[in-house]
Amino acid sequence: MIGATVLVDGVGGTIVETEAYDHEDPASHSFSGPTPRNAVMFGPPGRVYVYRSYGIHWCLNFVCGAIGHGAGVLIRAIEPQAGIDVMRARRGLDDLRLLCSGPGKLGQALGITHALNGARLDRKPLRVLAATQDLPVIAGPRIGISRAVDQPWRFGLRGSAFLSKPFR
DNA sequence: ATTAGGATCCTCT
DNA sequence: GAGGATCCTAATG
Repeated sequence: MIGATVLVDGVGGTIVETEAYDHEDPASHSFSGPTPRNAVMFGPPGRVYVYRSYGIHWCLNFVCGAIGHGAGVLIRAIEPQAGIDVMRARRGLDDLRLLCSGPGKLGQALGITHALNGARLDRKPLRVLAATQDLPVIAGPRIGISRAVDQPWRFGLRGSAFLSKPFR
């Protein structure tokens, strides 16, 4: 997914940072089985799972794997490319590097809300374009979790200036 | 560079 | 009733 492009109503850019979550993963929302909140994670892949973080932010995930598996990928950062003026207005910021450099920021910049939960990636208002070239990907420990800290399931585009935090 | 605190609310114990 | 897959600001080394 690193290098792919995500757009919501034509606003978005290239994915430069993600984190993977699986149902056998204590850090995952799907770990304890289906609930009303995480139901979308156990549905068909290719849809989005949106959750509220710390009561404030909306975070965007792509549902992955077979139906019933309960896996997903959190989109943590994108490099802004389309609709930059819209994103600046939503964020109240000019600095390109700060527009989408974190899951909550990206949610705000793309106008993500719970209304998008369960939406298909191949239908309006969403659009996903595959990466057009092979890119250098690095992995490391996930951020902001307290369990399964050793699992190196955070992925990023090496050298990108738009990450939420540098890799090391 | 690192730390601490506050905003804010839904889910699951 | 606790605690998050977060972000921002302010205050410190």
